[in-house]
Amino acid sequence: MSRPLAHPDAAAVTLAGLLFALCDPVRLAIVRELLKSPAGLNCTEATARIGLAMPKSTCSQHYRILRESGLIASERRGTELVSRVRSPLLAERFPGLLEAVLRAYERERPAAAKRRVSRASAAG
Amino acid sequence: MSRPLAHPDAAAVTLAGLLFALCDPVRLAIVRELLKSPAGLNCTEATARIGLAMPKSTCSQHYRILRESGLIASERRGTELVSRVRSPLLAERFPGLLEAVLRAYERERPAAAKRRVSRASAAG
DNA sequence: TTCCGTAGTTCAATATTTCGGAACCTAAGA
DNA sequence: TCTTAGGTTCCGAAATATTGAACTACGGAA
Repeated sequence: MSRPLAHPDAAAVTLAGLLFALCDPVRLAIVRELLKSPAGLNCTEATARIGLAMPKSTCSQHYRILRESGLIASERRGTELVSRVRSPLLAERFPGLLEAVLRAYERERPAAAKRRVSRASAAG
Repeated sequence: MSRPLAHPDAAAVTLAGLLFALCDPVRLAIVRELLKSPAGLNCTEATARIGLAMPKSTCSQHYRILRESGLIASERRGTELVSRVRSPLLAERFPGLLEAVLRAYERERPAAAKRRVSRASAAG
């Protein structure tokens, strides 16, 4: 937790960078999870929720890639790193792109967790 | 030109595979160029049109990745390999995804054709 | 038929990138 | 202070990408 966190502005966000960040299943799942918590999540919590254990160093790298691509913004709060999806910036730079990718994601993974009778006990 | 060309069917096409294939600027440009010629283009012609010279082996690898991701179909005609975008399959598997990526591509690269006076130097 | 040129593929070596364990840093409590 | 939690950085190992050279396959010319 030493170096200042660099976040690209809209002009610095590239399509290739976004697609690269999203082409990894772990990173895509993180983005999807972060979207469910607009207030932000720390790394440990987000990765726990997607049910994928990984070494801390690997996790840190994934978040760095997401951050440098412009997909997420991260903020230090105490010892935690709280991240959220930069929806406004993405909507400005490439309107509809993230939505299309997420629709494809849902289509590929037909809601594994939500497959209850209704949304009664979906909290996990 | 020996091994049979393998083309995934719709069920075998993955989102991660598509995003990975598209996150390379060269491959994205190839797809965009192929879309302009629905009848198909051979490798040499397509890469010539996008104005990117590269070694034959590199080009061959790019086409292999595009093919294995499901983005393109290739067919041998004589000594050539004619490829075209598998639009129907993509539309079936992930409707709207390719269109969204291409819209983002056009937005990032403001239409080389209409480059008149406005902004001569676009940063890379 | 044989030979040649074209178009692309495969191999193998090198270069780049990613993974992950260990050590480290910073903030918050006890 | 010491300890713990949450991340980061370093660096060697593993995986992947790049590409020159050798190769295959086809079509045309002689």
